Amino acid sequence: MNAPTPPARRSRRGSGAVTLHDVARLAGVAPITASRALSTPSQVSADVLRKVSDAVANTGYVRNRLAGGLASSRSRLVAAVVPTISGPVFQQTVQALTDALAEHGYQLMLGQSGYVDSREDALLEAIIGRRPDGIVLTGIVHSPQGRRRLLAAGIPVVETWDLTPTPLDMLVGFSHVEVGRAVADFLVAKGRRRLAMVAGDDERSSRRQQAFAQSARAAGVREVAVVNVPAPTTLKSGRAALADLLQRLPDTDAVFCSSDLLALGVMTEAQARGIAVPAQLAVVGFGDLEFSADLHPALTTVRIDGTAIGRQAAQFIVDRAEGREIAQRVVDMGFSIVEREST
Amino acid sequence: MNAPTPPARRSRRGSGAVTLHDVARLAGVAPITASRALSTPSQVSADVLRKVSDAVANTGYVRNRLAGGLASSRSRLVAAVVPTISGPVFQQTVQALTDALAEHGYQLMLGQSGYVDSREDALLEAIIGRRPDGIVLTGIVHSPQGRRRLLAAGIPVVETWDLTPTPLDMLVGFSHVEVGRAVADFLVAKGRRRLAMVAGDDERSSRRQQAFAQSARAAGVREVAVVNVPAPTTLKSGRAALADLLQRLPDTDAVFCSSDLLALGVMTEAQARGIAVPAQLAVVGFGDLEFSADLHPALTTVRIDGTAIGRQAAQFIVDRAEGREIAQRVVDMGFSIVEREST
DNA sequence: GTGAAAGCGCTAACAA
DNA sequence: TTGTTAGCGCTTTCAC
Repeated sequence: MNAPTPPARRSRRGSGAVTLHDVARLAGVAPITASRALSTPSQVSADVLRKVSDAVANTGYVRNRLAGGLASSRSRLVAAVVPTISGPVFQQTVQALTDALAEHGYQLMLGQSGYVDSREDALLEAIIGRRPDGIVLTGIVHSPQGRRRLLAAGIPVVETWDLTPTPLDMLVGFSHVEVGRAVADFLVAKGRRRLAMVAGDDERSSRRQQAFAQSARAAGVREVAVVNVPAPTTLKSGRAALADLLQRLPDTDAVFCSSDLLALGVMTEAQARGIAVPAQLAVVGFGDLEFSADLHPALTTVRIDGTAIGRQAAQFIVDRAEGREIAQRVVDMGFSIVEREST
Repeated sequence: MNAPTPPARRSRRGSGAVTLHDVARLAGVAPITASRALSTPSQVSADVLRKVSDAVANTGYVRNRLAGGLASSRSRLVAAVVPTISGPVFQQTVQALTDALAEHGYQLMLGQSGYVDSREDALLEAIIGRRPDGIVLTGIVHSPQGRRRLLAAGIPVVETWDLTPTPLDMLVGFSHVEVGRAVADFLVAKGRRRLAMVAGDDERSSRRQQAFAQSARAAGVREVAVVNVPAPTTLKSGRAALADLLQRLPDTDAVFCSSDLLALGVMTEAQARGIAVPAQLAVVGFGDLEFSADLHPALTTVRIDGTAIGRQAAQFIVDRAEGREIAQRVVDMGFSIVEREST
């Protein structure tokens, strides 16, 4: 009755969860065969497929994609970086990205950079450490270290919501300069002459603002008044901005706002002061939020198709991950001015 | 000059990136020592620390956390599931979660469930496959399969934005029934007697609505009119709902909306029709969005501290991951009615 | 404080 | 179509 043999060495590691080996044993096949039954069912006989499926069902097995990612160098993880998620602007893009990626079996990791670049390096380190199959950035990368780091990591990168002649890798966006110009031309064509702009102090707004002012000046309009507000922009800062503006230039007859939220603030303040929109003051927003069409008066705004941007970005990443060649690495999604009641 | 030895066997696997072994070799220490220098610097001599740091800097090494997670059974990944990201309600929670987790070295994975449960199973599979150290859910899990699956996975779960006597694991939320009651009492105390509710058709809104109606009835108010709108709620559906309501019950003097966006819609429609808020119609929202305080009139609403919910959820997960015991697994964050001009 | 050995759970590469 | 072998890059365990 003695048990002279050494006890079974049960080194306590691992999670104790069902593994592919368990499934394979139950199905009576080799682990790699079970793996193939799950990844590429077409490469496996119907009989094996059934046995493996049964084993999976009976054990409640869920593939460990950490292990799979390590072995195959494909994590099926995609990182997205936005300035902030609690701002309506990038929501559609993030939603479309999540959905489109999920369809292809990829999962989205979210990172918030804030509107300042201070944590950028830490964020990049955290992201690269997960070895994502792609990184989707809001805006373009400016810091040389950031660019170097991203390039060195060899991970496909999609810059979005902007346009540049020197993209890091792939790009889906539109021209902020064109937006500024188009809105200035639009307002001038509407007969407005005393233009103003309320802009968030982030870099992209600034470029819209400069182009707006420049284009207006070129059209012979008087100097454009500018009110800067901190990003992220809010309804509140829109109200304050209009109050400020009217104090300095009471005869202002049109305001271009760098977000629909700002525009709603401007319209709210106008309403509170009994200023008629659009009769006395035309208001143009940016972003075409879901509610902008239903405001009273309905808001004229610059429409960006955030959903299309997100979908295209996902397509870029997935194509790259599957090894397909990308013919056209830069997509200008453009924009449109949606004319409604506020002008 | 012949090279009779077999060529170095360079089996092409792996990403070719710098590994911890490279760093260790450069620093002249064993890999495990380099690992300790990075994970637990206090367990290592100052000399080793310096040599490893130099090697990291020189090589641009970034730790592979897929490998680390596999070896240690700690992925430092946390999954969050929201109905949709493009809706303002859960933004604060997601933002707080992302930030709080990042501080502890965890990364957030985002999943969208939609307002229907159809894809729930696929989503859970995708999530569990990443072996996250925690899962944060919006709402409570109802489907028996979902509960079983989550339990079987052995991953810490935090249910949020709701309260239930039977939480799956941990919970941070508040009582929707209490909200409904409190708002009914509030409006009755304000002298309103002809109450109505505009509610999204998701399950949580319904519970608020029922409690609202019941509590109003108990207070002797006439039957509460209810307009249901599809989730996610929008400004547009708020406008339509008020139009509908006024047609049926023109004498309605107070509306409780299941979101601030709906409330804005109701106020917008009222304004368009020349109905004075609050004189003729009191409006109460839900959520206290960032802009609600600055509307004209400022919106009375139910304030939920989404940031606190996110932070507490993150704390729960991190505590569990670090092996700390959780004394109190259920936190009722409560709510408050913020009284402003619209009532 | 430092290191050697042995995996974590999976899949690429090669062979049959 | 299926299997064998050998890692992916890291950390646990145990020993010094």
